[in-house]
Amino acid sequence: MAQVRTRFAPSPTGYMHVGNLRTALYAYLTARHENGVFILRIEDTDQARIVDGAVDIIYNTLRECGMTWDEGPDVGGDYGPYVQSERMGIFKDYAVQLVEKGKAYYCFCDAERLENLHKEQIAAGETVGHYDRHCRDLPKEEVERRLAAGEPYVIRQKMPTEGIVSFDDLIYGRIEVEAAELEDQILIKSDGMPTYNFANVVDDHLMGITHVIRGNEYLSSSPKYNLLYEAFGWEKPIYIHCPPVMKDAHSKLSKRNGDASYQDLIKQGYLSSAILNYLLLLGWSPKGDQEVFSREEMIEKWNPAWINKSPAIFDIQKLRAFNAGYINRMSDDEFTELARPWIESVVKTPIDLKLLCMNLKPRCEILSDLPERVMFIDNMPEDYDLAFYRNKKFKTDESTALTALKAILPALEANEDWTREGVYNACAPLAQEMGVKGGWLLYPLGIALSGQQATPGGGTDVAAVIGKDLTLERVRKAIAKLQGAC
RNA sequence: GGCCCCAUCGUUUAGUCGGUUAGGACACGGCCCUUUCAAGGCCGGAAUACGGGUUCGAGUCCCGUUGGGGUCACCA
Repeated sequence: MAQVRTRFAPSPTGYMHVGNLRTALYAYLTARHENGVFILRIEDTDQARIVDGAVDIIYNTLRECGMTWDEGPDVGGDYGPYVQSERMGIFKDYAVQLVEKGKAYYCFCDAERLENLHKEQIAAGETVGHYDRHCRDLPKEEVERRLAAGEPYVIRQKMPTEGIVSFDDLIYGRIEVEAAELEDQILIKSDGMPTYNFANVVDDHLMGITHVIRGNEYLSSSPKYNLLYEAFGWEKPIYIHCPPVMKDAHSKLSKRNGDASYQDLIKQGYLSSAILNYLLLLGWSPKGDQEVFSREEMIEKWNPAWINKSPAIFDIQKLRAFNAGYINRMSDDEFTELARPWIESVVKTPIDLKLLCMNLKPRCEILSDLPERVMFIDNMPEDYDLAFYRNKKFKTDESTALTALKAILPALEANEDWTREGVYNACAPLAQEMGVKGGWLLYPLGIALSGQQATPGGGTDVAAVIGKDLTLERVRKAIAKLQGAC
């Protein structure tokens, strides 16, 4: 069997949204699973829509996600160029070939005629409005005369007038459509440039693409693609149309609505590995219950035939859960390095960063959660609600908290071992001596040190993180504050 | 509107030759653990869009209805 070759062919029109990224992933996996070739082709034929820097975003996104391409604009390859705008010369020759084979024809209808035609069709109550094939059977001499005279023209594909046109899709099976439904679509525009549909077929053939993986918005135009392959006598690729990724039940995920792009997610502190893993499962499922996949496992288990037929709604909650899982499975050191910039953006106080991160890891779903969780280290809220000290389970309130903190303070003052265990061992035994539950004694400590009810780790963990001086200072302040109230 | 496609818990999915207590994950609720909050462990509620067929038997096959998506450019 011939070597599998797949391509990802984005238009450089802005950010990469997750639906695009998923298509790229599926194309990448299809190639890698078969030890094939993954190709990146930039489709920039619509110069008006090109956005500066968009190509770099495509490069960076794919690289960050580890989807390396074997052939592409920057790495070259034997089938280049890989930027469509640099391939413009070749398309017209192919279109002319089709004209000679009687599968396409020159059309001289101008915009005005087309517009009038459209109006007439509407007046006649037609809702489809196809081109009326006015130039389809022009005498050869007339065509040559008008060409020689320099009349503007387009080249149109000659569709069959009757019968059924079909094509096979790996996901959807055989799809059939009445030939009469098909318009004689334009292949070469009056400016000599190819339309997307035409360029795509020619490029895919010339680049030896064996599996065309793309969004199913192309499902309807695939019969036309097939006809083109047949007209040229080229071998057809395997079509794999993916259903769209939805924002909700009614609308597709789109950049225009400001929906999450890959870049946005990264900015919010999602990991590319988690994003990829989530996207893998959004519209595809393997045999078995496995949900977490390393890149190698994805490649090994991948089978494009298991892609779903129906649209899938992008669920940020589930992505969040994946992200939390990826974070939780990291080593403490790995997480510390990842979290460091987020923490240091709000914490200048010297602290035990490693201990803090160890406590933060199971509490962090996305990296942007971090700053607000550790803000109290530099900026302890002075006016926190004393009601925080009330806890039903431990039967604490402002007055018991005062008693607890007064008991803890001397123990902390005397303690020299300011490690996590050292601080805990200095405080915890007091509970037994006093005949109270550990929580009764230590719950207030966390609040005294942070001014908040939820902290990364227990009270003694926070103490160990922020150091002895700050701990003593805050406990004393809390005692004063409580004394003022009780 | 024509044509094409799709339809299982709130979401994402399993279910591939018709026979399942319709399974997993996220989310949700409860319990356990516990120096807060998490994490972790255990348990629970939650779905075959509707209506007809075929069949001893339908989530699975057929038809219809409804709902949704896509597409109908000298855009990609």
